[in-house]
Amino acid sequence: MARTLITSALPYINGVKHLGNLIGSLLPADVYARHLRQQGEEVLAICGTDEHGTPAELAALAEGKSPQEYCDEQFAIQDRIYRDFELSFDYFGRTSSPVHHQLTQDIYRRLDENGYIEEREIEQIYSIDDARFLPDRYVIGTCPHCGFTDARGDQCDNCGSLMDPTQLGEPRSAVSGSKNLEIRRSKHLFLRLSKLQERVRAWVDGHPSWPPTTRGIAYKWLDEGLQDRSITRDLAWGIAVPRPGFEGKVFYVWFDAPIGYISMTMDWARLGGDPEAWKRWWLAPGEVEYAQFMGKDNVPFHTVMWPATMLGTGQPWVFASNVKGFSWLTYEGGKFSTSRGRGIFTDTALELFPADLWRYALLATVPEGTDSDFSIEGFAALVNKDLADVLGNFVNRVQTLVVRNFDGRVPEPGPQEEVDRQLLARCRELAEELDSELRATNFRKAMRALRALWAAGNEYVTQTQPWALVKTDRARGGEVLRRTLQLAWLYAVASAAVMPAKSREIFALLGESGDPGRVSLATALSFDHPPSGQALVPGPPLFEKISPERVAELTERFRGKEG
RNA sequence: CGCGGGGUGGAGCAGUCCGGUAGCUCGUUGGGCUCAUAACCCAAAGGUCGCAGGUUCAAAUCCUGCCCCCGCAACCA
Repeated sequence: MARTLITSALPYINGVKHLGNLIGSLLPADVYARHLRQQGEEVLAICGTDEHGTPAELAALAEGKSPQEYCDEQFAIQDRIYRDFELSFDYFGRTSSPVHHQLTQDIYRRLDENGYIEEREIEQIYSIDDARFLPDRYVIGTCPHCGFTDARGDQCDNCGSLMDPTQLGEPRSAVSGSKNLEIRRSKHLFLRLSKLQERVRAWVDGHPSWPPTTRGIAYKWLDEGLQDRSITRDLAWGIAVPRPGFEGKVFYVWFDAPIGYISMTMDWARLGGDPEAWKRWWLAPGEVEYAQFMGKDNVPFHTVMWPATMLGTGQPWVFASNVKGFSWLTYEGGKFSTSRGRGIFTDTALELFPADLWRYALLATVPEGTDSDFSIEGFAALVNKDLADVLGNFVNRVQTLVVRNFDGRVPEPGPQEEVDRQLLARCRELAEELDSELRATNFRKAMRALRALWAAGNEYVTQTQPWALVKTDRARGGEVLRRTLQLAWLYAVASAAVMPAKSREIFALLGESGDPGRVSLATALSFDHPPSGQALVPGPPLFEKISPERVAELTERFRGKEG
């Protein structure tokens, strides 16, 4: 059986991420990893923070800290949040790691040796007062098209026109507001993507099973023709360029960030006591299935630019077998916005509701194919209907029946009927659907199968009417209730990848001490757990409903400022 | 003509690649049940699939034009 490598796009170090970032790569990657591990497969899931670049450097400056200090703090915050969401990466690393710096420089050297690096001189805006070069978007001025006075150097936010920063009227630095700017020439390294594009195309051609969106984006870039791309920047915070004449320059974040997947695996291997273990994952083509998860903005880098980089090294790297790109999650019909306080961010989310509620609700509405909308009302509907009414209520009603009629112990087997066989067949069918949709990374469809599986239990209870049976035919009533407890057991196992904590609660309630996340679906489908005679540990309802008043309050609270 | 994505019953979405009686969840209405978190189960109503034209025996699905919405994706992560 092939082992599976899983990576999620690296969240940028700067700031707490919102729900869209969570569902746009981190959470699906986690659920995919959990599901495969649960079925007994060998999995390695890697993620971490992307820490270099201008935004991090400027944010540190604004807080009067060194970039390293700033990144350390931000990393601690993000790392903590993801742990609280129970994201199960085998390693959550950082691109500021020394290993990462070494590997990036090593890859650069190989590219240089193979003739894919070229020096070119380009013109850039330099801010004398800030003592730094300014990326286009950090130059602000008057738009030559519409007269908007706060237009960015790459594009006007008011009229949308694209431009060159030299076209701006009254240009000033977005960092300090200084108008003391000049154009300076600066030497940079370019990656010869034009020389690599046919090899990239051949690689893309070899993956017809990628999602249509992924392929579409890859071919768009290839069809337009890859242009050589600058991979260095005039910045202090980043990875030093090991080349004479490039002192004080660093590699562009997009050059180093994806390499982080590999360097983080190296860090994971070193910490695990087997420094060479990373090679089993990255230098073993043909032996590893590699699934990447990311937002659609990342797709060009993962299907074209990074593969080109890796092909250019000439080493036998493992390349992605599946590139899962997600669309955007909108918030109440618009954009999430930090500055306007619009939308729910991951730290706040955890203060409001348990992680599992977010995990399920987000997976059930994940933007696959097209953008999808998150609303508090929609969230509450999923929690109240699917979780509280269907799953929670099922567990609660069967628990009550067993406590009341069988002294809270799993009943002995009794006479079987056709309806039981139908139930088991239906459960097998839905569990297989859940498994195959998760393997295909179709999360919405997987959640639909999961919900149908939960609903099957209520249907069975309605059909068999155990509350009446226990009075007229105790043996048969016991058999029915035994089946319902097996269903609850199956639900804990089937839901474990999505709702690890709630699944453990179900297990605990059934008197099980183990972790449902360690039981495979195949085992649960054998329907021989929990054992007869085992005592239940009755608890409160699994899920509390969210009231209309709470929905209104939260909707108002996170609507954000107008404007 | 910047680029990409999208417009399907009240809401959110699937189906569009490989044309063949329009599906899912919620909501609504009616019925059943009363073990359970006013929960559960069953059934029904509700759409000329953005607009116009074309190809075809047949188009949500293919072609052409137009309108509207969202995003920004090679110096922003």
